[in-house]
Amino acid sequence: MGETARWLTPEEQHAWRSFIRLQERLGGRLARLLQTDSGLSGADFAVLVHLTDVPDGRQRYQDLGRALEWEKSRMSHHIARMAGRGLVVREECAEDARGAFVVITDAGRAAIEAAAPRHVEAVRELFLDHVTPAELRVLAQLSERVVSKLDDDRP
Amino acid sequence: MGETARWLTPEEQHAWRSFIRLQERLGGRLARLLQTDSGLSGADFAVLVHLTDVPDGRQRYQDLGRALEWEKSRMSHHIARMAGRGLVVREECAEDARGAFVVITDAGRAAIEAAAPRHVEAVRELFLDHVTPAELRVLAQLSERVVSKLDDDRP
DNA sequence: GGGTGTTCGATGAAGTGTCAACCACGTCTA
DNA sequence: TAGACGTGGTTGACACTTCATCGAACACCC
Repeated sequence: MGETARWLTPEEQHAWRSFIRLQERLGGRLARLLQTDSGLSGADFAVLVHLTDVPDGRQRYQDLGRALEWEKSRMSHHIARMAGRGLVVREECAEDARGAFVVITDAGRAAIEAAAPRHVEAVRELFLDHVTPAELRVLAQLSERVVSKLDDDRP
Repeated sequence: MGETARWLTPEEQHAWRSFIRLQERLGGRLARLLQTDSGLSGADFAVLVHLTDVPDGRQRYQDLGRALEWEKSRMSHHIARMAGRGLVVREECAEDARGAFVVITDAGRAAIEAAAPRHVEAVRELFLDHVTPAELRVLAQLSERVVSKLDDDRP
């Protein structure tokens, strides 16, 4: 007996499903808002935010990839698309001829400056405004703990 | 003064980022596990689970789409791919000649029966085991509340 | 110096999701 | 009953992500 896996209790099942649902709905809604009223995807947004936080708006693919936790292939494809739209440019790297830099353009800065306030407002209206500070603390703690376990587990 | 949007407080910023990170990491990890050791995507899994919970493993596109909260286009594309792999079949509908049914096949049942225990175990090991029952309750409540606000807002 | 192995990034293919347009069938109404 | 409208599902184009593979450049070590 007992070779069957432990199934979820009703509470666990319910909590897990609610959580998944929250991710799908909230993520979808925020992505759609960002796209329709700023022309950026969540990924574009993340790249641009990061580049504005870095000296000269300029960083190696490698380092940007690490910061965003993106695979190098994803970096390459995505930056190529963003470069096609003029949000960033690719620059050769003198010190290491294999490498390259991603550099934010003026258009990229303009895009993120226009998008950020709206996005923050959306995060407030759709999420933060409906969560108490205590709940938010619980969420943050739990998130960090689970992520750090994931990191321990398999790098 | 004050035309600038309310920015996030450091606590809000931190909580929000941790939460996003959790979603990306946990979701990615679970998806990869499911894919590599059962050959199913999360979407495949959701479809098959739902079909096993329904009489004769058979449901209208429409109803399945509503249950999963998928757009009809997504249904059509995804079911076509799953049918190509033999997990489900499409069946014409006698009562309404426009409509169609999605029906799980034996291969589909076999796939989900093999995948489900592993997936549940993964959800436990990667998530539930690191969250207290109290935290889980908070998460569930908060998720439901936010989702219901999203529903109120714009259908 | 000349392997040997490693790192950086590019590339192509395949699966996924969204949007917009479309078609075929049903329903309602004048 | 004919025309208008609504509904169920399909299709094609495009954006995004992952995977596997590749070529070029670097680093180490004999």
